[in-house]
Amino acid sequence: MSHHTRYVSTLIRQHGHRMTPQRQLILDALCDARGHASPDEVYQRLQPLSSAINRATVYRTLNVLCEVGLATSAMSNTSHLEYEIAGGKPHRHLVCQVCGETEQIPHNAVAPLYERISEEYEFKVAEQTHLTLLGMCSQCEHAAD
Amino acid sequence: MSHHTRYVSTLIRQHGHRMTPQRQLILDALCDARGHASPDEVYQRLQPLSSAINRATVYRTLNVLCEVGLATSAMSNTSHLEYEIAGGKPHRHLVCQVCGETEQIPHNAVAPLYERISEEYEFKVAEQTHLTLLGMCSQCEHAAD
DNA sequence: CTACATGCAAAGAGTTTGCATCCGC
DNA sequence: GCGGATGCAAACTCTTTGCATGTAG
Repeated sequence: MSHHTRYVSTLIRQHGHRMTPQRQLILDALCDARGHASPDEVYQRLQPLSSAINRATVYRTLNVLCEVGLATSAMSNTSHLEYEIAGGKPHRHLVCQVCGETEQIPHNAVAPLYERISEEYEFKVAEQTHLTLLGMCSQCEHAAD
Repeated sequence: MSHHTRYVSTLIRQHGHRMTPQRQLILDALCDARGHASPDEVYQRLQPLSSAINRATVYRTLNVLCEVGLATSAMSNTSHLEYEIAGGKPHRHLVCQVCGETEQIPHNAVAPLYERISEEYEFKVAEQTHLTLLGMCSQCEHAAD
């Protein structure tokens, strides 16, 4: 899967940056990773390529992608930054503390909570807030018995 | 503010560890920091002491405090680990992206969400999961108009 | 052809670890 | 006195930066 090159390069140039093959590859890698990955995961995915891309370029490019709005950053469960493709529906993560599996849940599962907080605490929760809940998935819970 | 030395040392020894002056000081520092701080904040708070404590000891002790249940770790909004004094009611944070103010909300505000996720996604959310929501507090929202 | 992007290496944060010494119990 | 805890330094991971070279526009 790959973003439309035309659209992407236009967007990047509108923000005073340039389109490069590396940036396209990094964007593609992020898409391939189900839309979210750590800088290192992106880097690893690019290694098999004949022209492996430098780590520094991965970091710099992920920042640029966030700056132009193609990606967003969020905190992973390992206390490091993760990057996500922007534009999709907002979603939340459930991370199993036992097996490490990540499950995604749609935004509307948490929307009622946000509304309630808005009403009761006069605090407007940002839509793009990344929410990661730690716990135990059903498989591991069954296995624990 | 300081935890009861007797209780703390008993708890620590029950887990096969020993009570030391450093551990008491680090625990006190965590309490003084309104109950939550990063490893570095704890370290900085200890610097003025005549016998400054080593960074490695701070890290090791914070781990021990979590292990015995006196503290818990959570992700801060800067993508680093923070530690909190445990024992209080579980609570969640609302962090205003504009002014940086942190507000705490009680656990029961989010409990319904956890239940719903348990039912719909067969995922048991860990009670001690730290939840930080970013957004805008009412004061900043009014100021923005 | 000019300025931004890249690769490389080195520097910086934050955190962990090996080991000799110290000290709680 | 034994075994865990500390201090110190070094190692390690993750991320950023300086600089020469490459390349998009």
